[in-house]
Amino acid sequence: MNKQVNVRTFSISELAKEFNVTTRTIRFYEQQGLLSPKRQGQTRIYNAKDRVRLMLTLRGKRLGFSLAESKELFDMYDSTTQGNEKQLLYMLDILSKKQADMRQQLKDIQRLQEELNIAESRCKSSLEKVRIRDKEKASLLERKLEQKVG
Amino acid sequence: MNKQVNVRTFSISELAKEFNVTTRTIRFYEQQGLLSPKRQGQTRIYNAKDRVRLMLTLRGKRLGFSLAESKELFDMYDSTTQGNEKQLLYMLDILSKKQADMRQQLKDIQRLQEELNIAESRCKSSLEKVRIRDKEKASLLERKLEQKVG
DNA sequence: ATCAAGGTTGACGTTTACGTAAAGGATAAT
DNA sequence: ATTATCCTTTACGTAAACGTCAACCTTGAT
Repeated sequence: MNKQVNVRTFSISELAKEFNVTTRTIRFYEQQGLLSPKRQGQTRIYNAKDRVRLMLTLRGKRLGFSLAESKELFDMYDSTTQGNEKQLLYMLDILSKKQADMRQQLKDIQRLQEELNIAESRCKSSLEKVRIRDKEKASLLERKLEQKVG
Repeated sequence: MNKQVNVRTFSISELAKEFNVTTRTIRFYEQQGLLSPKRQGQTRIYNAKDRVRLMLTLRGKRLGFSLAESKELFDMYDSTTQGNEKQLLYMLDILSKKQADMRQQLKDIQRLQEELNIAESRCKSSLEKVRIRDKEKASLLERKLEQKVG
């Protein structure tokens, strides 16, 4: 009953291409303890779990997490199955703080979205004015030209 | 009819305290062109508009904007009233890109929130198990003790 | 008068997150 | 056999965003 399912693996450049980062970045994340791919000789072999980690790391980055923070969360999550009470309470504390961060960020985003919309409207209306002005200028020139020719 | 309303001003340390940043940070933002407070002698005097700028800069930071990006947005927004067509179109382009960013970030946050909730549940259930185990251990010891004493 | 509290300008230091060679091993195609 | 394509490690470089002195005004309180 040797379970040999889900053994899809990835090379470093495959992952780099998929997530639009450089291989340097991926190696750097490993050096920082965020990834730990198997090796085949000395080449790195990434499995699905590694891939998810990379994905989460990158998403964390987009949300303003430092690599150290992401690592901490990963490590804690991994140890939740065997952690002691103190560890678990600490993790819960961290989690609630992160959730508060995310709520704040949600607000920030929503406000920014509104403001971007306002800026967009304002910008479009400015654009209209500019175009109307240019049109008028053009027709003025046209009339002048007609006068001279006619 | 000299309009002298809304002249509430702030010192650098007032703003620093309010937004929980250092004065160094605020001076740095000025150096980067994000703020331009008036001076009274050589001391900086910030008005409401300066304060809003600082607020926006910090919110931008929370959302992953670089200072340069924020500055660009500020500058463009200020120039929308007199900008030429090309400028305005460029601004609209930037704005739509930022909006796309924000939509992505909204997704990221929502997914992370779900995952944080899952992690929290898992963590709490682990905590329960630990506590139950400890309780059982304690009662076991108690029984042993009773045997010896009795 | 002096002293503490706040303000100023340099200017160098630090952390984070990679970029950018340099130098080389393994394999597959021509 | 050599060229091309990946992969590797080592190591120095860098941009952003401040931190951290140092050295110096200024001003109101004791």
